Amino acid sequence: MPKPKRPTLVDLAKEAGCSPALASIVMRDAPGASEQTRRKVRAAASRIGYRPDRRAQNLRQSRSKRIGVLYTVDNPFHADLVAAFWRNARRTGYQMILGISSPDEGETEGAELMLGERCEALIILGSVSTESELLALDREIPLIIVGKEVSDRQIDTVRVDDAQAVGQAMRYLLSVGHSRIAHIDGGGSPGAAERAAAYVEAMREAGLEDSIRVIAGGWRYQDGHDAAKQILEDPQNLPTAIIAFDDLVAIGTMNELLRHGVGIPEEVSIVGFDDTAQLSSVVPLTTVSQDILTMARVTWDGAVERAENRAGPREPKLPGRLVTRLSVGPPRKLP
Amino acid sequence: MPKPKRPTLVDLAKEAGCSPALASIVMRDAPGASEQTRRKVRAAASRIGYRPDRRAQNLRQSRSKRIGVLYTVDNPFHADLVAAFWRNARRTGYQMILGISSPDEGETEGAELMLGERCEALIILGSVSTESELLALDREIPLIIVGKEVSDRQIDTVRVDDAQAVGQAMRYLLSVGHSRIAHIDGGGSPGAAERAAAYVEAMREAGLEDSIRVIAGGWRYQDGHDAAKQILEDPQNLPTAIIAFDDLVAIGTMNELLRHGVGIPEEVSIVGFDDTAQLSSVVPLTTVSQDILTMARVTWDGAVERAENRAGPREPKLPGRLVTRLSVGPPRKLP
DNA sequence: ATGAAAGCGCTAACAG
DNA sequence: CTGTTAGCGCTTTCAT
Repeated sequence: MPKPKRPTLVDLAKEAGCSPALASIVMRDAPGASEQTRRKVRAAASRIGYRPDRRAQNLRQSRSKRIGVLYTVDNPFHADLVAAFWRNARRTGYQMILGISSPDEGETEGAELMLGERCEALIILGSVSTESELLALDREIPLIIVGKEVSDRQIDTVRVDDAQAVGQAMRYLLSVGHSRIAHIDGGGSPGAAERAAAYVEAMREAGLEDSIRVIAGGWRYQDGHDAAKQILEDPQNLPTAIIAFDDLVAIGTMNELLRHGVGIPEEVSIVGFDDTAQLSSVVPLTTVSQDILTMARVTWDGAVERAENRAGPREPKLPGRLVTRLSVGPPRKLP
Repeated sequence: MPKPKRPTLVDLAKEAGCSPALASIVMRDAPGASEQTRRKVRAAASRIGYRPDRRAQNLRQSRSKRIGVLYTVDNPFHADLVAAFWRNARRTGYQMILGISSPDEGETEGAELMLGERCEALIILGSVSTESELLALDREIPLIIVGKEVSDRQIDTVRVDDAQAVGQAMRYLLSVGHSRIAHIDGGGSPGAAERAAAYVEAMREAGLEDSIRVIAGGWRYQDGHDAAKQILEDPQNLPTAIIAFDDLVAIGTMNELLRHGVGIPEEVSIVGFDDTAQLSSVVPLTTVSQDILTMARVTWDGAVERAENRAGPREPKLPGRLVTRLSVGPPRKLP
C-alpha cells in the first residue's frame, strides 16, 4: 500500500481554483475572503480531505503554541491534573507536551527535552529541584511550579493555601469532638512544612498544646504504613484522629491500622489531602480536596500568559475544600 | 524583558565558521564531517545555547515522528500505560501526542485532532467505537487498538490472552480449594466476553458446572459495588471466591462486602484483573497482572512499524501473570 | 478581494 | 570533507 501523501495547501488551492494564500485565509477563518470563496474552499477541503499542518503553521508564525508539563507518574494526583490540563490546552489553542520525570530521569533532562520541542512555558508538578536550579531554568523558559513553595518571587507558583486547608480540617475534627489529634507530616515534600505548621497552630489555638504530635512521614503509601507502625508501638496512647500529609499516606496509615484491628473511624478517624479521584472511588476517605479543575485552569492560564509575555510572575493560593466521607467519626471514649 | 530569540542553525554556522549544512550534520551526528569540525561546531553550540528545532526538522523530512495516544483518564490502568509509552517514545525517537477521550468528547474528535497534528499512527486504549468506525479511521491513519477484540484482521490489536489469564486465576482458586466461584463480568467492556467464557470453560473442566454463576458488572468501582449488593441479597448462598472483571470492580466488591461484615479473604476470596499500580499499593489484591511494560513496548513498537510501513497488522496476545496478595485464602467451611 | 513572492528553521541532493 | 541550492507546508507582506 503506497503511502497516500496528505494534501497540502497548494493541492487545496488547485482544487478550489484560487491561490494558496486565499485558501489559507479561509482555513483559518481570517478576514479577507468573500463568502463565495469561503464556500468554494471549504467544499474543496472536505472533498480532498485537507487538514492544515500545525507544525508548518507554527513554524511560519515563529510560535510553537506548546506548553510543556513535567510530572511524576506514580502520583495519581498528578495524573488527574494532567487530564485537566489537556482540556485547558484545547480551550486555549495550545498543545500540551508531556514529560515524565522519575528518579532516574530527572527534571533537568525533561526540561531539556521541552526546550527542544520549543515549548513556550513549562509547568512542573511537585518539583524536586533546588530553588537555584529552578531559577536557572526560568531564564530559559517561563516556569510554573505547582505545589511547591518557592521563595523567589520571580517564579510563578500555584498551590493550595495549606494553612487554610489544614485549618478547615482541624476545625472539623475539633467540632466533632476530637482532641487527641496527630499529624503525619510530608517529610521534605512540597507544602509539608506549611501543613505541619498550620496543624501546630490550630492545636495551639484550641488549647491543645500538650496533645501536639507530629509523626515523621512522606507522601507515599509506604510512609503512611510506617507511620502507622510507629503509632501502634504505643497502643495505650493512640490518637483519636490523624491528619495525614496526603491521601496516599492517609490510606497507608488506615490500612495498617485496620490490619491490626483498629477500627476506622470507630477508634481512629483519618483525614487525607488531595481528594485524588482515582482513589476516592476506592476508599471512602475524608479529605481536603484540592479542586483540581480550578487549579488546572489557574495554572494553565498562567502558563499561557507567561508564554505570551502578558504578565509577570504571581503566586495564587487556592482554597481547599473539605470533603467528608466515612473515615471520620466521633472520637472513641477516652479512659 | 524582550523575548531573546533562540539561535538558529544559521547563527550556529556563523559562530562556528562553517556552512549551515555542515552544522546540521554535526548536530545530528550524521556522517560527513571531520572530527575537527565537529568539535568546533559543538563548542559553538554550547557557547550560544543552540538547540535544534524539532518541528523544522520534521517538516523538512516530511515526517512528524509523532504517535498519538487516545485514552480515558478515569482508568488508572491507562495512566500506567501512558507513562510506559512515554519511555518507549523516547527510546524510539518519537513524540507521544496525548488525547483524552471522555463521554462528551469522543474518540472521533480525538482522532481528528491527532490527524491535524500529523501523527503517523494512533494508539487507542479501551476503544468504545464500533468496528466500522475503527475501520474507517484506519484508512486515514494506522490504528493500534489496545484491549479490545476486533474481528477484522486489518486492524492491529494488542491485548492480554484473556483465556490464559482467567484460566490461571481459576487454577489457583481451585488449587486452594475453592469450588463455589462466581464471576463478575465486564458488561460490554472490551475483553469481557472472553473472560466470562474462559471462566465458564474452566468451571466446566473442573466439573463445577452446577456452580457457575456470572453476575452482571462493568469496569468501574461502582459496578463492583452493585454486584456485591446483589450477592448480599442471598447471604445463605455466598460464593467462596469471586473473579472480578478488573481491579476496580474487585475493590468495589471487596469494600461493599467488608462494609457488611463479610471477611476478605476469610469468608470470600477475591481476584482482580490488571494489577493497576496506583491501586496495588493501596489494596493488597490478588490479581492477574497485565505486565504493563511488555504491553507498552509491544504496542509502541507496533505503532512505529506501522508508521514506517514496515509491517502488516498483527494481533499479539500477551500472557497474564498471577500476582498473589492477601485477598485470596482457603475457602470457608461450607455447611 | 485576490495573487505573487519571500521566508520560518532545517536537511537532502548535488557540486566542488 | 565542505558549501550551495532548493524546498518541506504554511503565512505574511505587498502588489494588483
